[in-house]
Amino acid sequence: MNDSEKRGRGRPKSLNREHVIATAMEHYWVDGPANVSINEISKRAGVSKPGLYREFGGEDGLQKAVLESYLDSGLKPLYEVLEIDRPFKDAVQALINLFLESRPLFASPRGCLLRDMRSCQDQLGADTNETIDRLHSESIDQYAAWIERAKTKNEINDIPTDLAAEYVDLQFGNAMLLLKRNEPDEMVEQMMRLSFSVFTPKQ
Amino acid sequence: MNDSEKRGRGRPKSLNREHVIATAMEHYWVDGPANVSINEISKRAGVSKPGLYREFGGEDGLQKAVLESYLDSGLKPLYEVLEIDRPFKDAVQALINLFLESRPLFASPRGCLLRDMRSCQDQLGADTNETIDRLHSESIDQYAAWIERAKTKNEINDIPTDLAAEYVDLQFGNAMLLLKRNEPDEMVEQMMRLSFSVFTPKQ
DNA sequence: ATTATTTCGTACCTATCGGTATTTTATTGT
DNA sequence: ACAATAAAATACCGATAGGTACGAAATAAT
Repeated sequence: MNDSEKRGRGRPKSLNREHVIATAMEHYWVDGPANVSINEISKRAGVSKPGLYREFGGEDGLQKAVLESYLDSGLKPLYEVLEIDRPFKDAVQALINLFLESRPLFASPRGCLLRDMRSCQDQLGADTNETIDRLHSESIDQYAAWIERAKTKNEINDIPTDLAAEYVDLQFGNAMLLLKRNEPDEMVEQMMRLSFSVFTPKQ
Repeated sequence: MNDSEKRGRGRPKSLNREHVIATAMEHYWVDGPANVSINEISKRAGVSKPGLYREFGGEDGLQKAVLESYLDSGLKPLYEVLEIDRPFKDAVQALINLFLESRPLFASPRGCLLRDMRSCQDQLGADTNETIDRLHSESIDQYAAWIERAKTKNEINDIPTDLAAEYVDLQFGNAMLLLKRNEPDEMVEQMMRLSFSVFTPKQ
């Protein structure tokens, strides 16, 4: 299976780290981080529990690893959409598209794993908490940069950037919630449009 | 203690139903419904576990009873604010006041119990789920009535009432989340103002 | 006084949680 | 061939979850 890396002396490792992370992410994402046990994950991933502990140190380490991986697979695509320099309303449409296009990729509805982890943060370990805070702060920065850029181009109303960034964070969270609740595409789209209409100058 | 009701034959009941509900609500509200065990509640309320089961039937019954009580103590005051007939912007200010004034009433920060229960709905029992759905649907109706009234008075933009009601629900949820996160009053107020600015016509 | 009735709470049940001690197994270095 | 090493998995740990069996205790009716 996993015959990568330099091989030392002992028994070759069969545990596939990425496979375990993917399995754990799937379950954390769909069922909520607090509702999935180590036992469940080790069973679903086809790995023994001591194997998990050897690889990740414990539940905290696994959840941190999952979150780091989610940064690449779930958050980076969003950041890329935000970083493209284009009219604000085009960006909003691109965001709506991104959200809606993510839907058919998964069999079971899911929201934002970072948001889900954040909302049960006090049940998670120290390392995971640190990672949550870092990723959240990074995403706030991304939103702030996007807002700031649109403001300097005079495309949106003059709302304090800090406030606007937090608002964007909340509205993204809402939209992801609607996705998880299986609300129809049209409803999600209309809700996002309504949310972001606070930025567009009154006609 | 509890010498109310008609007394029959057996040992008089000492368990105070309302006290147990209040204790359970406090803990569900502060720590999250899924993070509080029956053991914990029976300990904190000074009641034996079989006593709890005799009174409420089980965890599901207790959580349902707590939610019914929350309708009176937490939701009704909000509905009353919404039902008063006044200019939309005055209502928004009254809502902000209601939210902020609720803060110093509690030692530990808390959001909306209905929202918290709804966000972990799949971990709760059948009766509780039914109650959650009923209360949520009721609150949506309240928001819709408020929006509809403002629309007929030409105070707000022409946004589909269903969508607007869902939006209001989400924004209230956001505001409660900020309260729970201990964000400063000014931030909560600005966020609510920003959220509700989607309704106000061109400035 | 005795009996019927109701509530009381201790002590227990099974399942599952996160986590680990320990032995086996598979490989490399000598 | 054999020692050294590293990862494998079984089988366990104490704690806690939701839930209950059951006898003691307290009252009202007889």
